[in-house]
Amino acid sequence: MKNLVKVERARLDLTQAQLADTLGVSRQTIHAIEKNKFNPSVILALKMAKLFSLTVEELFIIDEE
Amino acid sequence: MKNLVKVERARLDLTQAQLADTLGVSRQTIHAIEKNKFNPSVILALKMAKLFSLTVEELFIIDEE
DNA sequence: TCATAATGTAAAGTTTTATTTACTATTAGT
DNA sequence: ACTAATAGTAAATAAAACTTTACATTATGA
Repeated sequence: MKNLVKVERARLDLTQAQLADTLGVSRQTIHAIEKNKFNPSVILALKMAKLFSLTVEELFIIDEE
Repeated sequence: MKNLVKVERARLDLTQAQLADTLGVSRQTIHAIEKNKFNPSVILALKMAKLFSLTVEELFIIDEE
């Protein structure tokens, strides 16, 4: 799975810390998601997608399987 | 948060066990999600939404905040 | 170049998702 | 009423998300 968090965050001109704050998670969580270290919860994914004005499907892309 | 898993599963006429199988998780996981015992991963949410021909946003609804 | 903000990384610890097993309750068919 | 399939529940465990702290690296700007 890949995601567009880093580019969307850049689009909004937010630092990892600012995004983390906005979403109520730690900066490390943002970093880990951007680096595909893990698979976030739906709630977090929904909040992120909403913030970026995208659907969850657009923001998080499952590659094959 | 609430979700439409139970009704969508009924629409496809699947048992919890069949759905679990299809998604590669345990029956208890399906049960827990239907009962809002927890907040699944995006990957699982994406797979479910795809199976039900819905978006993640349609299948999992965050109430308030 | 010096200072500072932002990002990368890593380890230890907590919390929550997910599995496994197992047993009970409910429903449907014969 | 009996049987079998399905669903509810619960507890113990494993695995993964997420937090906290801390420090190293890279970029930015005065």
